[in-house]
Amino acid sequence: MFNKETEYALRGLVYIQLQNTNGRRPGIVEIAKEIEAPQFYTAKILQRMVKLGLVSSLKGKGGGFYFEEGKKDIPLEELIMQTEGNKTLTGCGFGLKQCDCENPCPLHEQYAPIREAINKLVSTETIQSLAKRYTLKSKTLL
Amino acid sequence: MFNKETEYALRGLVYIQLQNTNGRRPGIVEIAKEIEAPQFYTAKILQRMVKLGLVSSLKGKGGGFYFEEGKKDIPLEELIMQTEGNKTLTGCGFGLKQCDCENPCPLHEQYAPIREAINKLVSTETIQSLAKRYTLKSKTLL
DNA sequence: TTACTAAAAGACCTTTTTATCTTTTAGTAA
DNA sequence: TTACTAAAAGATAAAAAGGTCTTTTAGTAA
Repeated sequence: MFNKETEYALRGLVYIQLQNTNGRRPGIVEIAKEIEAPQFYTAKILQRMVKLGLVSSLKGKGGGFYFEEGKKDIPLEELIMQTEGNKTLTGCGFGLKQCDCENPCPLHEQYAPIREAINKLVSTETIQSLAKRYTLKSKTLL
Repeated sequence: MFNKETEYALRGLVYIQLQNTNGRRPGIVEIAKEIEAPQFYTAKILQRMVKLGLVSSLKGKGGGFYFEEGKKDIPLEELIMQTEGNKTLTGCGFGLKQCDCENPCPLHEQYAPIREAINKLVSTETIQSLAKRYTLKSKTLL
């Protein structure tokens, strides 16, 4: 469904949130290892997330990635928009050429409820809600 | 949602069905032009579809692509399975590492109804049902 | 202020996807 | 049986996605 960048970002951010809850600021080496993603690629992606303001980081000894105190929860939608643009979430899921309400492809109406459900899911669920669900199920890894 | 190969195959096959209804066997040049897809790439894809038995073709003068008389309608699922494998339709839509019923990602349950709706859609809708919907709406192009 | 640590930046490489073009083969119609 | 037409086949290439590595910069702790 999503590309690798989105996947690694999602898993990475959830891991960061999880560690923050334990009072830790994980570094990139640890994060990549734990979410089983390529280290340098994940680094590149998380650095982009920092620039975008989705997460913060601290250099130097004791540094690492973290979410600012009091920062609002991040809906998955926000992340996905940054990594994939709105193509994935809006527009016709069947990509039958240009397809919108005015010039619908033959699946436009049939797909509408699905598109809506997806949009609801990604706007309701957040990095934090996913992290919480992990904690509840006490999984060690993503 | 789907990759280019699936998209071109889908549009190409629907176009073929549409023309067959009019008693015509369109050639690759015409098909590519009408569905606004790259000609040689579309050719390659449709040739693969022929090999897979999803559609038939005839060489030589008066040749082109066509669906065998009495051939069963082709569910979108069948096409998608050939172009993308089962990854797109089964498994967790969020691709949070390995995710199945036994080791679910934190979105597995939330995504389940969506996955089901998608599967129902692609097994219900067929190349032919899409073509028919075009005819009803009397669209010239896909 | 020094040594160390960890992110930031960016060059570079690999693989996959998407696309193009040429040649060959097969079939049809006249 | 010849001329023509259209798909089949496959080599090649451009673009995008995915991934690696090295160097630089900034910050921390001692």
